[in-house]
Amino acid sequence: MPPAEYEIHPATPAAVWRVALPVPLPQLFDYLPAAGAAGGNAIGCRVRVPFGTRSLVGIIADTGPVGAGQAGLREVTTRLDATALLKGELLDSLRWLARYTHAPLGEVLATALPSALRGGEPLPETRAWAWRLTEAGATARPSLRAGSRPRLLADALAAAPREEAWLAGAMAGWRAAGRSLAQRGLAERVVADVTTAMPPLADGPVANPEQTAAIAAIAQTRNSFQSLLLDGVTGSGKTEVYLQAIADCLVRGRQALVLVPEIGLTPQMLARFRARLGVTVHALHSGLNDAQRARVWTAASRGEARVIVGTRSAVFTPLPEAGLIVVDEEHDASYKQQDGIRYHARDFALVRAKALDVPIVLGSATPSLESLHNARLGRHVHLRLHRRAGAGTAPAVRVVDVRKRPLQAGLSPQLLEAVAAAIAAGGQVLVFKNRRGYAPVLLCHDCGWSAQCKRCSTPDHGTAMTVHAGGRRLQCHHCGARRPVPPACPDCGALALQPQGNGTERIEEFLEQQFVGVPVLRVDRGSTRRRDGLEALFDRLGDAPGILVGTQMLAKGHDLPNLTLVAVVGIDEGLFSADFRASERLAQLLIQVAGRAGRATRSGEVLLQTHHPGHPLLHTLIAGGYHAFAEAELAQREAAGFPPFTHMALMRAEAGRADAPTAFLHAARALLGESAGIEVHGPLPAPMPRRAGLQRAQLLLSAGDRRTLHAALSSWVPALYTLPEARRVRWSLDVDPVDLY
DNA sequence: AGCACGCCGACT
DNA sequence: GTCGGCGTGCTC
Repeated sequence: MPPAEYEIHPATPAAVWRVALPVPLPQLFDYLPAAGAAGGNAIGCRVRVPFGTRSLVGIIADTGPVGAGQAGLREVTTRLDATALLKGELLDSLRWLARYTHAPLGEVLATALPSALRGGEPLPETRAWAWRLTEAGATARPSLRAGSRPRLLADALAAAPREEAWLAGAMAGWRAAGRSLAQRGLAERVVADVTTAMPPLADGPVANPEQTAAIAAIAQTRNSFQSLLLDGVTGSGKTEVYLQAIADCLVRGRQALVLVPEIGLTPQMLARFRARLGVTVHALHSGLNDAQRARVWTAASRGEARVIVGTRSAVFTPLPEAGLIVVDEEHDASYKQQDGIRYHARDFALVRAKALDVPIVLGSATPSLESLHNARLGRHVHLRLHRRAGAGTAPAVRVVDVRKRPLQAGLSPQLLEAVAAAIAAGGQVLVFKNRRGYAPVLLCHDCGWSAQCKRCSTPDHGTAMTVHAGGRRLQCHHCGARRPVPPACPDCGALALQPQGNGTERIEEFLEQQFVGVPVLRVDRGSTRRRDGLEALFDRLGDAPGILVGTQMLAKGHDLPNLTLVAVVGIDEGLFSADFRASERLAQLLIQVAGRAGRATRSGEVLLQTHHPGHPLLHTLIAGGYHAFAEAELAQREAAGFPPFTHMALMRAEAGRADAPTAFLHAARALLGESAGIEVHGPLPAPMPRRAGLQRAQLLLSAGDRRTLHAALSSWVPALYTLPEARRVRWSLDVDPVDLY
């Protein structure tokens, strides 16, 4: 900071602060600056303002002169920041996001800030503490008892000081050991200096030629924007490529941001990053409390956090010294926010990388069709890893035709034989079934009545309740409603209620009876509540023979080196879904699940049980792999006029009153009128026309050209706020929807 | 979104 | 006679 006398232009106090507030209104609100607080650049600072009868925290988005007819402006209550909280690239990118999603800037900024800061809390203390050996400590180290905790700590500090966060991840009991060393004057606690003590990358596996080429390609682009699609089969060592690229970024004194899917951020994964990188790796995920999130965000904004690994919302982390962005499993659906501001973290990361002028790596074994399309157009550098790193070999895939075969809990004799053989050989088995609960339907065998969710069904569209708790409870997977299974049929009174179909619970129960003495573990949203629950479950299984039964949750995450058989059951519904993205999702899921087999030295087998062995999707996928499927699917999308060859925006509306959503959408459509180059479909009932007691409808817009679509939205969306019908519904606009639900 | 104001039904 | 239903208007 220069001395005051060098300030050539004392900022002229702005007459008006234009504030973005977290309200669903498409405008800024003008206030008079707080008395005596008008100095400096106000844009990006938080302010507390009176708003109607309440008090809100907003961000100053603009300043300007008092306009005509603005005599009665209210005054800002408090200026909360002396210098901007949001500035530079991040603020610019967020303004872009507000324009792109056609959402109010105030809501976008509120979404981007950690909730503590959004609520007006002061910036937290972020200083990191480190430990280092004193001179006496360095001398005395060899004489400390080998293997003791103080000796281990002294060894860890021998090369360089270590941050407490790093120590916490690296060794148990470090704090007591540190106290013990400090009492003897052998070590001391100091404020960490982020620019020093950058240990080199710890030894990892030797990169194979493909990995080496990918690392070199990223290094080549290091000083400017370039997007790279790291397209590598399961087990090909994408993480090793990320690690080396991040290490290179750290050595150059830059920050790295890594985005991972919700399920991918495991303690194992963090431990691997911490061990290899030798610096504090800051994690951002749903398990943190508000204070912890605010601390990581602030540490990043001060340049103190050098490596940030987080899920979707981590894409809003400030990166004043950015050097690299990585999006792992870029095809994963959890990157798309499905309520509020419906942003796509992968796409926003691309925008930020461009604005920051840094490379971005999108990694996946099953890239999204969007990313493959962009790679074909030359927008991404396409890096391929064809070979599994290490000893793993790709599993053999066998299709089991179950037509006319007797099934037990939905499992065929061939499948059960294969499970028995794998267990007998000392291996582990994964049975994948994309259906939670005991049975998907409860049916009366006498009259045909079935249990429906009252809040999610209409006369035309029934939503079945799923049987849970071994057949004792009914649960709706859409609204969460629960009730006990009735003792008799509510319609005819018969005692003939039967669970129909099979979920993970029933398969677990059956396998336990079938394979007595073999551990059977179920992994789904019902059985695994907490983040570490999954890890504990895997630890309990260890390397012993056993069976895992589960849903998508099993498709990635924890490495299971002893897994030799993956059995996929009940994919047939997915083969005939109406959603245009269903095929892509099913193909990705099958490849990801299959990839779990044979990751280490033992070769693996994948069994695909189906009633449609000749289905083109299965055929293409098995004969030609994911890329053959993707080529075929892209050709179909192009022919049918679907993304990524067209661009869509979906307007949803829901309300308790039956006719309100459609009435609003009709009015909205009338307001839009006819626009050249834009197709409008609807208003139509949503694929689920009723959910949690609310009636739902939607209006779909699509255009061949993105600019045409956005030009129309820019004039249309602000006008919607004035429609009287809009007040009677909850409506939202989803640009680039991934689900048409 | 909130929150206030305003006009019509079943209750101490 | 009041408490409270949700329609509608407004927020610098």
